[in-house]
Amino acid sequence: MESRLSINQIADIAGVSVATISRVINNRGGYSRETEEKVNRIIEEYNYRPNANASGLRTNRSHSIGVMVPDVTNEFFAKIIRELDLYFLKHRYVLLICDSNEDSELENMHLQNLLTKNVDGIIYISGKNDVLKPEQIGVPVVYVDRSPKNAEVIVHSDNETGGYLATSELISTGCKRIAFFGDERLRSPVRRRRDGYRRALKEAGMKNLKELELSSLPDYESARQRMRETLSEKGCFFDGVFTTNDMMALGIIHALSEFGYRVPEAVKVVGFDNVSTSEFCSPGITTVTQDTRQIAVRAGEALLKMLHGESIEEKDISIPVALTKRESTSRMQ
Amino acid sequence: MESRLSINQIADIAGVSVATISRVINNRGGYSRETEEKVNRIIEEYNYRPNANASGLRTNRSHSIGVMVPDVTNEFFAKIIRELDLYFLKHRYVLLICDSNEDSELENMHLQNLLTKNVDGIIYISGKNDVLKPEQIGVPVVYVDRSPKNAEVIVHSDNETGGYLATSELISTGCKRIAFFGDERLRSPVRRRRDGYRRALKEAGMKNLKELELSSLPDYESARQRMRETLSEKGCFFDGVFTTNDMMALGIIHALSEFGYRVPEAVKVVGFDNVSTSEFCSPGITTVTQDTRQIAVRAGEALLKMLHGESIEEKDISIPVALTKRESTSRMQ
DNA sequence: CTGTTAGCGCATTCAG
DNA sequence: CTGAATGCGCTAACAG
Repeated sequence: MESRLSINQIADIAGVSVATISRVINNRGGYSRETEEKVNRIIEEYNYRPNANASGLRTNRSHSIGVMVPDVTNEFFAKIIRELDLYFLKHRYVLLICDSNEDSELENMHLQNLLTKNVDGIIYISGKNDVLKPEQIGVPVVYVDRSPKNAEVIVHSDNETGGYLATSELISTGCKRIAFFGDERLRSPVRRRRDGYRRALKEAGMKNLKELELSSLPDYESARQRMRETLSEKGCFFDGVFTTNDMMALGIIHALSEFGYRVPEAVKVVGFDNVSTSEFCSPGITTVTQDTRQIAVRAGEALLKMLHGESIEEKDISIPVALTKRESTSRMQ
Repeated sequence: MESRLSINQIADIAGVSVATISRVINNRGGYSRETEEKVNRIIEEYNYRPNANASGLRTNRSHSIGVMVPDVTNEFFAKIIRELDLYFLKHRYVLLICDSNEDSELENMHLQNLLTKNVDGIIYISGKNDVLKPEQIGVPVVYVDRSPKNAEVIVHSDNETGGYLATSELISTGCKRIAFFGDERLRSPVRRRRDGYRRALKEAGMKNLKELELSSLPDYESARQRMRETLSEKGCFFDGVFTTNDMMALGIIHALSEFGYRVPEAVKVVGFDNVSTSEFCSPGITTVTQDTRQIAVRAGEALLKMLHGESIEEKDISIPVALTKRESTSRMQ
């Protein structure tokens, strides 16, 4: 591998100074058309690529963005990553992706690692409820999905409306006793979804009952197990369930099925996220679809603005959601 | 945000020279126990983090690894990313993840971007069949899953055995005419799976027939559509199908179902990858499970060796696979 | 419009 | 065992 050429060598070859090369590279202006063309030709010909470490050292910017996610194998987060990747590629930024595994210690290690690498900014989906203060992090941060304390700028789905739509769907398909089954860690998105659930019940003249609000960890197995316990202790005292994610919804459906309650005949179920499994399982699960592209793009835009020192007018950005209907809430004829 | 301290300031505070600080940071040795402790205490106290750009400029290493994947939202690749992330975090490397979207042009842009950022090495799951030569890339590369021409070091599942196991399962559950339904782009893993399929048939004394080998793009919808066409043109001339991924398997099952052929009663189906949908759809899909952790760890180890200038003895690393049985190949009683 | 030059923070000789 | 000095490649004054 031939070692890379430096700006000095390119300057020599082109017969101009390094300053001129630098200007052309960075589109700073202040050179003739002629010079520009010559320089660009040489750059092309010798496949010159500026040394990012050197320019980073000089400018104190790395043109890289840290992205912290709780779980890359979760399709919802993966979709956000893909959109972020696309968005930032256009702007010639590179993404440092960190999977915190919902583990606070790993998350801290990753964060330190990112800061050491001089990322210019961070897109942060935190597993923690309280996160470092902005001045402790030292670079602009845009939070996504979950809003911890200390968060300055946050982009999230309109979770309240999501909960409302989901619950309304259950009401309009005839459910009379609707349970809420949420992630027991009660992060901000889940709390908002519950708010929407409560509002829908209230507006329909139905009571908000404590015993109708259940919870478990947010995975398939935990939800299934929790629902099994509930059913064997108290039986099926509800005819509709709004769950805060699709995999939990699936666990619940399977537990119901074990106990002989069919979905949607005996109980109707709505999930959240619209992961592909919810489309392909049986029955297909009615769910609230989050707009991952918008979430990513708005977060990217906000971060870029902050990097450029522009002020953010809208610090709490809410992205619309939509209900996706499937068999799990089909009306019976 | 307080601006970060430089090595100079730390040296002043500690009352030693920058050289000593540098030695301690990098565990170079050549200092007294006493000095070491003092320096480390100061570093801790002032939360000093060395500037990665500066040390990168000096050493020409960035302590970052590029990772190119065709699709982060594909659970198989996402799992590999998560394991890579965990592996490299331990070694204090940071991952630059790039999603090529199976798009050759995007892939090139990303690659250039990575090289500009001075990554020390690359883990490369390419969407292309022929990739740049090692000397054109200029940093060590470990290929994963797909082996393009020019690949030096490659880590992949034992796809041939995978195809063999899948086909043998179909044979042992009573199938007499077994179709192969593969990704039409025929990348190396798919070719090997087909080899395994052919070997299993041969060993069982069954004929390898051209008309039993079908193909489509490797997504749910394409496979479903292709299977619809096949069924309406020629009917169901097989009683078993080995497909090269789970989402295709699902598309095929749904197409069969549309035409009144039940799985597993009329036709048995085996997929590949063991994505979670294959577990939760109905019927559950028998599939070949790839060991994403081993794939990632072995790739990481190989890359680290190359970065340290050690030679790689094993340049073609094959990771064992396992058959995961589900309803789609249940025997009928 | 273009060139000269200082210095970003660090690792690494070379002296001692 | 420790320090002084050099230069990695680049950007941004500044000078012309």
